[in-house]
Amino acid sequence: MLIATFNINGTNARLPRLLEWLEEARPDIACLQEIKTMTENFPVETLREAGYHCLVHGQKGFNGVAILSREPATEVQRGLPGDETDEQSRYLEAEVMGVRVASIYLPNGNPQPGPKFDYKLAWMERLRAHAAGLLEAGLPVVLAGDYNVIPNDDDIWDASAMRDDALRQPQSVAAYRQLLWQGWTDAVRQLHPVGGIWSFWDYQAGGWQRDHGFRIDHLLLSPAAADRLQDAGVMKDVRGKEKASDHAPAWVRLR
DNA sequence: ATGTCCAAATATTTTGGA
Repeated sequence: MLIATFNINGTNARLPRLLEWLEEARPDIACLQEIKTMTENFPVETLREAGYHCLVHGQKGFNGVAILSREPATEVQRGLPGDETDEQSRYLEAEVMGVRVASIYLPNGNPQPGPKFDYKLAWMERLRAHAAGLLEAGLPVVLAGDYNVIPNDDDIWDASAMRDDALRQPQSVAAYRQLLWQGWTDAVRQLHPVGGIWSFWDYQAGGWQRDHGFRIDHLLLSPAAADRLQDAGVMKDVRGKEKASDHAPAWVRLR
């Protein structure tokens, strides 16, 4: 089964590209981020005609995540637990085809230092707490999304380029590693350990044209899911289309 | 050259976020 994660950067602006990608790639499960629309405005009917069920956790204007699936999905968790005051729509978890899947839009955290960076680190701590619980049952779990963390120096075109950015701060990287050390497998890294694979190219400064990208979209597999890992990668071509998102889909194939 | 794109309000331009 093919599971993908794709930060689409706006549903309204990206719908033709999204439909085209679903038709071409035919993922069994697609975790979307930055849908930037309210739940009730998400194009559920259009996607149903394209062959997908939708679970949606939207928000007006910003953020927002969704899980599309070819088979019906059962929602398990809406919003990341651990802070009742958190209004931002960044987490959705479901049971689909015998696999537990989460769509994650981790806070960007810029500018740093500052309250947005503090929110990012607190959110990562909450994710770590929730993820620990998910490992206990021993089920196949895939935590897929835009983590807004560049894990290694070879996950970016120039190791020094984002040195002062929240995506590359030691605290951000440490929090990501702490999550991995619970027992998660970074699927793309596992199959491409030498790096050099990007999932994001900035619209600015000719990022795509110069291949100035980095890897921030990750699929973390529980041991039961990692045992089934067949292949993983990034669909780079998607980034080169007209009216493309600034992210390309990352994916895993499980046996 | 702090360079582009998206969504919403301030609404045919500006703003906040990324």
